[in-house]
Amino acid sequence: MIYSIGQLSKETQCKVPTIRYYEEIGLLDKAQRSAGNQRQYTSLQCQRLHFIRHSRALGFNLEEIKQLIHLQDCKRHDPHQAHDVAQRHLTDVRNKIEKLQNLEHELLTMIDHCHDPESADCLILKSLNKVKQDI
Amino acid sequence: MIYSIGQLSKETQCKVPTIRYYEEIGLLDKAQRSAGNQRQYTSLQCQRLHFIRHSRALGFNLEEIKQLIHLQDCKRHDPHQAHDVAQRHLTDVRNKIEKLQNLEHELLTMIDHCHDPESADCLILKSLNKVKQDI
DNA sequence: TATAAAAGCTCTAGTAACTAGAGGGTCAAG
DNA sequence: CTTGACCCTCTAGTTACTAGAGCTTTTATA
Repeated sequence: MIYSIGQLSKETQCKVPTIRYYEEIGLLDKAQRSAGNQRQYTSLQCQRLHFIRHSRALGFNLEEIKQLIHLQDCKRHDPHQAHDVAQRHLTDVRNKIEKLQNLEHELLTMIDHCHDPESADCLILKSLNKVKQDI
Repeated sequence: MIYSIGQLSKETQCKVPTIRYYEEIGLLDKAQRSAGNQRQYTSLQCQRLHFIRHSRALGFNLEEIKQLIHLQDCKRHDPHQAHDVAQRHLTDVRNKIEKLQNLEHELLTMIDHCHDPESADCLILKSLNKVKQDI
């Protein structure tokens, strides 16, 4: 099975310019070209793009995905290094969750403290004016 | 009290180039300049920068912060519009949390299913190869 | 087979929210 | 009056794409 870039795009739900972008940064191998210079993809490349999109959906960044692909291709590596990448990423995700839950809490407090529709000022602006730093 | 940009930076924990950037995009008013063309800030501007940093720490983006500042300055508005901005933002934050929790779950499953140090392949790469799309 | 629409090509520039560096000028202390 | 810390502007880089211009190729229909 040979895919044009548009067919690959449909198959993987990945936009055409994004596919070209992945090729440009070396995440996807350069595609074969037709006589008329149009890209042609194999099932293997399609599978790789699925891998990339799935990894992105899990929040891995492109650098991490490059590492994962390298681990996959290069048999010299300890097969469980991917484990470490995933573990680090899980830690990242958990930190983000924690941070967002704190935000949720603070926003909720802010909004709850200001539900009097009669008051002339919105306390939200007041509470945002309180000094606090942890960006 | 008059602050140089460096003093303001220390006071607000906001980096110097970031302060200049905020001025450039109109989030902070243009600062007064000394005879030698260096920026000078008042306590009021310092307070505003605190407001901005606090809002950023809560995850508001610069566009939302512009709105909040406008609501604060312009008395023609319903004082409770800030409420709406905050409420929308809370919803955003909650969606993000939910998405990240799903990721956490999937990553955890992946990592747990692959803890056999004897196996020649890492199942993580295998499970990333499974087709799935929801980026 | 002619033609027109759809899809492809490259290249440039834009997005958010900064950050870094070059190459200079200013200010305060000793 | 010199030195070092601080400030200035301007350009370009970061991440992960997205959009558009202007052109060529492919495909479907008449």
